[in-house]
Amino acid sequence: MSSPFAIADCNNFYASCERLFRPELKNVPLIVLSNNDGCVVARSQEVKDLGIKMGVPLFKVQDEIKQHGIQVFSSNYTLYGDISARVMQTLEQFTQLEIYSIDEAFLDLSGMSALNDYGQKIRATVLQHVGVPVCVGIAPTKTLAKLANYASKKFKATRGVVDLRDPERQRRLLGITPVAEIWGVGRKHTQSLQRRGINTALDLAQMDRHQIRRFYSVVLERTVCELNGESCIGLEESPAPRQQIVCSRSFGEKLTRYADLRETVCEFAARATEKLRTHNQLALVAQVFIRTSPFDKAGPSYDNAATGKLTSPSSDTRTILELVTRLFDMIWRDGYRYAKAGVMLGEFCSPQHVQLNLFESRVGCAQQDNLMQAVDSINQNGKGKIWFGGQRPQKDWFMKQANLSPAYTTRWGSIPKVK
DNA sequence: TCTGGGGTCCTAGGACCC
DNA sequence: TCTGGGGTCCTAGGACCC
Repeated sequence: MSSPFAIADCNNFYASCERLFRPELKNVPLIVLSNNDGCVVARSQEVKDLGIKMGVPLFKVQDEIKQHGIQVFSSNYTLYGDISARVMQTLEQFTQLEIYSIDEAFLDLSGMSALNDYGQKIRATVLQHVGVPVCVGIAPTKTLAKLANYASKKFKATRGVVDLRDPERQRRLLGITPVAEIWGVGRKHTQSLQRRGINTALDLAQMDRHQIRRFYSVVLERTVCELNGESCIGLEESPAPRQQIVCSRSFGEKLTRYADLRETVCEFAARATEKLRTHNQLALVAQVFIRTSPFDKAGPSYDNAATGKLTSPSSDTRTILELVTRLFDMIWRDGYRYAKAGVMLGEFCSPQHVQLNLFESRVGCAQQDNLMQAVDSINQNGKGKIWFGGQRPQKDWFMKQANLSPAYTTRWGSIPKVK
């Protein structure tokens, strides 16, 4: 059996952070808002129990807020980042860690025993050192670990830890879990799966993987494998370098004047460039976008973006600002009420995107592991095509890695679209 | 009146070359 | 002028995550 993973996930993270310094708010319903206080991005358990959904605009829940005395906070990302670092430092003392998001981390539990007790120990330690409650899910794959974590939060009797290594237990839990709860199954896939009569996670796990590949993608296929206990997504101990840095905002008040919007875009560019330097990276391309609100039915709508390349990779504010303002001027149109704008910097290093097409099947590959699988498929079929988005050096690198001769890049027919 | 921000990966298909 | 295979490069956009 493959070595088990755990995922430790903080409960209602932003809400728990706010409570750390306001202990009197324990058991008081509490929400945290996005920038500009536009919508709800975090909810305490009491608020979740009231049925208030993640991401709803504030104005839609004003009545509930009054009625139930919900405490409302603007978000404080500096604080959350700080608390997150402390949680991660505490988890690091246990075992190899992959920090997955601000409030969750995967842990490598290979060689450990008494995993339920171990999970309880993780919980108790984080609570004691940082004061934030976490729940722990344990399973042979990351996707099942996420499912175990879901169960540990949903069912109080688990006391915040679920060990899902037993296949029979996996089956039972899969059978009572809606397919939408599975990591990697979003809104669109849920709708589509339900139309096929796939309602529970178990239904999905029992689907034929080739069908999944045909109707959906390699990504969902991987999810199905993981639900069946076959580990496809490994622990990534060192974080991969960023591929893009984005700075964007919706405006509380709409902008209509050239000078105002231009200044805002320049601020974004400067901030993005700062981030670039913090990460020790150089950007080669920049993109600027501006748009009116899709909810604003009154005025005319406008949505445009422009992308441009620097002559050489750079993290110099003036150089990037010069490009960004030029791009902005290309897309600026007078007469609209702009609601959002942003700047994206990218292509820091050789692009990692590689796509492989095979006769009668397609495999999209972004990771080296899958690439090797793809190479095997090519070798078996004796034909295929590897398509490289991005630049030359990436291709040369891969050909060398995979020990492939250039002959393998011969294209084989076109691939019919499967409906 | 008021609708987040920051990411990743995969796929289709157009433009262009011979 | 049209059709067609074979190939490269790039971009838009859709799906997902927190």
